[in-house]
Amino acid sequence: MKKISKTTNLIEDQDKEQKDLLKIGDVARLSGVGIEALRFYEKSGLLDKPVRTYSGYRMYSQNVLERLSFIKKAQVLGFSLEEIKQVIKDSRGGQKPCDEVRELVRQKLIELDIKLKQLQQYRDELATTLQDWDNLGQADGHICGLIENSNMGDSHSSHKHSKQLITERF
Amino acid sequence: MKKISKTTNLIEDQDKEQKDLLKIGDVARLSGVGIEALRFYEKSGLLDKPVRTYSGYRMYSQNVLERLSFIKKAQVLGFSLEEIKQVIKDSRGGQKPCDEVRELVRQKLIELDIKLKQLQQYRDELATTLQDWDNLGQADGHICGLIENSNMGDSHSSHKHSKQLITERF
DNA sequence: CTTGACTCTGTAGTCAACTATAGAGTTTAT
DNA sequence: ATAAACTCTATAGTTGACTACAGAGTCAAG
Repeated sequence: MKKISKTTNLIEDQDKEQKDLLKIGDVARLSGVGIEALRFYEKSGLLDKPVRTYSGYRMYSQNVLERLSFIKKAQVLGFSLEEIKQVIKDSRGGQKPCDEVRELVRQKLIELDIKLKQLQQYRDELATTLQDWDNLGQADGHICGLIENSNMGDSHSSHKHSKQLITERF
Repeated sequence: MKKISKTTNLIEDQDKEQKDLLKIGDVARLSGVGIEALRFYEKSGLLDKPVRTYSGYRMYSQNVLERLSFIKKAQVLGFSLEEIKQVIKDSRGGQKPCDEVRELVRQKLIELDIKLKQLQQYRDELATTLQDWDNLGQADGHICGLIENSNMGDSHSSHKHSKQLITERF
């Protein structure tokens, strides 16, 4: 049983080494998240305040690594830190907030699908253009072209249905 | 034939209306890009300096809309404004810079593919979790769970191959 | 001919998500 | 025992991509 002072969450100095607690630098190394970012996350409420040694050093338990991994993934998925905080906070509460969180995630999923589709489409166009460039070679003095395909989310487009690959001149 | 003053690129006031030139507000409306953003793009070198009336109003030709559409698409694809500027600048040159541009685009394509794959994977995990939440319902007082799947790019992961869906408690 | 909408320049502010620095105390390795 | 490495707080700076004034001139409608 760890000795924790009643009034604070300081732990005794002699416990510092034995438990599987991590200093901030260890967490940084293990998680790939910088030290400053870790303190920033704590300040922002994404990480719980860790236990401190008498001298004030933060001592993290292993599960901070899972939390960080979760944060990183959520970020890749397009969640902002604020949203991630929300999800974490609400998830802690119990039943009721779950609905909100689920709604948030559901919404996020829809956004993600749209984004993915668009990204995929643009990716293909980009690949095609690159292919075209490579095929044409650089022998004749033609001008470098860029994708200028004007469908999909382009309200002002004058050419609506023909996927066109204009070699735009700048 | 437009009358352009020899020393500047001002056009005569009486030409202001007739040509298909657009005032900055029109461009904003037509392109969906804000006025301030347009001036910002100009300052940043993404848009050519447009012709000016004697009174100093910017008068844009229609093709600025294509340029803006290109910029927007490139942004969705993950190009930064700086990169877009590069592409535009290099494309204007002719033959030689094309290699660099092509390399840039090729690189971007690779990045895109990686990002797409990861996004797709996380998306699926998210969808699964959401599904699980919905299936479990809110009847029993269980705690809200979150994806905590720890493969893919997680250097510290202790469970390497089993896709796991931990209901993490916060 | 005046009112209201539009535009100009220039500077400053915002926002997210960090990153860096200063100055001081702490821990660890030799 | 001393130097190197680590950590602390607090504050300020960075980057990217804008957005928001302030103060002044310009244009179009009634």
